[in-house]
Amino acid sequence: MTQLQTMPVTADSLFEQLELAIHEHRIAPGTKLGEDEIGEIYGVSRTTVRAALQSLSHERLVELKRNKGAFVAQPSIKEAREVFEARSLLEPRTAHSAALRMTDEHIENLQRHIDAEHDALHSGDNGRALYLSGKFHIEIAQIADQETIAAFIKQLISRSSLIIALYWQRRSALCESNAHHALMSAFADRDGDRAQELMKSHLVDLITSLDLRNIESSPSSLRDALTR
Amino acid sequence: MTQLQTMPVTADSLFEQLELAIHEHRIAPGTKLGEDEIGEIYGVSRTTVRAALQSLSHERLVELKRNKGAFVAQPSIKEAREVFEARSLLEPRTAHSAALRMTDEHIENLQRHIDAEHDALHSGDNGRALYLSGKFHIEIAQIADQETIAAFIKQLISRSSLIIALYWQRRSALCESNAHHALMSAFADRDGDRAQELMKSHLVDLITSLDLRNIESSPSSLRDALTR
DNA sequence: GTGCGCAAAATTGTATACAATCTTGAAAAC
DNA sequence: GTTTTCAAGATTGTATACAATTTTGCGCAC
Repeated sequence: MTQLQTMPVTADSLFEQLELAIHEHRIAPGTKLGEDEIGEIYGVSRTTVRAALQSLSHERLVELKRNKGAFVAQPSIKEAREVFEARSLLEPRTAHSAALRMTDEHIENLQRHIDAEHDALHSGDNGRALYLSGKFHIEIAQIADQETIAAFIKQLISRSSLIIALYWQRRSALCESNAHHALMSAFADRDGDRAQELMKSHLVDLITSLDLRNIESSPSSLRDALTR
Repeated sequence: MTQLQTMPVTADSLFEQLELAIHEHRIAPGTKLGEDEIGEIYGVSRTTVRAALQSLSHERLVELKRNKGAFVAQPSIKEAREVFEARSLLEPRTAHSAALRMTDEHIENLQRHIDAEHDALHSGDNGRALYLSGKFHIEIAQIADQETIAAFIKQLISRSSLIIALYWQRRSALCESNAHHALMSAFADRDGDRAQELMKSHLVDLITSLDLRNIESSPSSLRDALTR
């Protein structure tokens, strides 16, 4: 099994492919990412793989253990709380700014994203739907024209994807995009205050849909605690 | 000129050395960081240097231009505003949390930092004083026990150091640590609300001490615009 | 059969070698 | 004298080779 594509695979493109695979839950938290293994799959040398893995570790999607290798990150419960705490500091205020700067074109783009998310969900591609759902938040930050904050939010959403993979409790409705629709309404009205409040509620709903009790739950982390 | 130390220089330690040098203004924004040049100075191969430079670029302290090399970042005026916008979203609330969790030991540590900052300032080592001043903010975030937010603040403060190097107007008093002393008072009282307000004011003062008018100022960026 | 020890295999960390791209500067054309 | 061309030098991007560390598993003692 070698060489999956004809275009030359650069360190950056490899980073993006791995990032997307993790974000779409095609690779599970805790999975070891061996340098030789990935190098053979994509037909590149370990040098290139290492650069990509290092980038992923900076985004906190991968944990590098010295002389041990790279593993898809497994955020702890404390880290999960911290990620949503950070999001609740950044995203509501950013939604406010975005609402005030929103153009008709922005709204159309966001609406298309919601539609695509809806399609993915109904075609059973939950990973894809989750990815698109996250991208919705990132685009809001970009509309707010705050690239610095947008970069933070982008990282936090990627990490949220790992958190959802680990702690999401099935009983809660899967990412019903009601919240996103409501946000769209506030954006259409250019109502900054309402957008801010809706985003705040949305994040509370999200964290509520997780099981963050310290019950030594998550099967993989227990197994991991014994072998590391 | 080779080999400055006897301990083996690892990619991580090289990252820290370069980060500190940039933070203390020993390397100016815009400086080219050639891989061979750094490698010879520290007695390591380009492989190690590249890993360190990549880490620095993730922290936004260095800009990597493909096939051109690594340069100490030169934040634009827009980016400078964004950095302080992000700080004003994160730091006041974090100071609030920190005040409520503050132990006597924490307060003693912070006080020692302020003293060291004071000493550095009076011994004329402005770069060192600036570094310690930034570290004060980082430690507050760590006391708040929010590692995720602390990591963001750490990056924002490093970038603030570059911003200060580019846009600080000499006429404003140099980082008078009055604001830090006032914060210490609020911390000593465990007064979260006051700490939050003081931090907010402190950040406003900081940005006010900068010259962020779009006058095509900063000599180096003009020269750079023509040569890139 | 169980547990320990140690050597071989495997994996990562770093250095070196080669390829691709960019920069420089001098010669030639005008 | 100025501009253009293009080749040589310099620098980065990637691959390969070697060193250091960790993991594995077989053999041996008990």
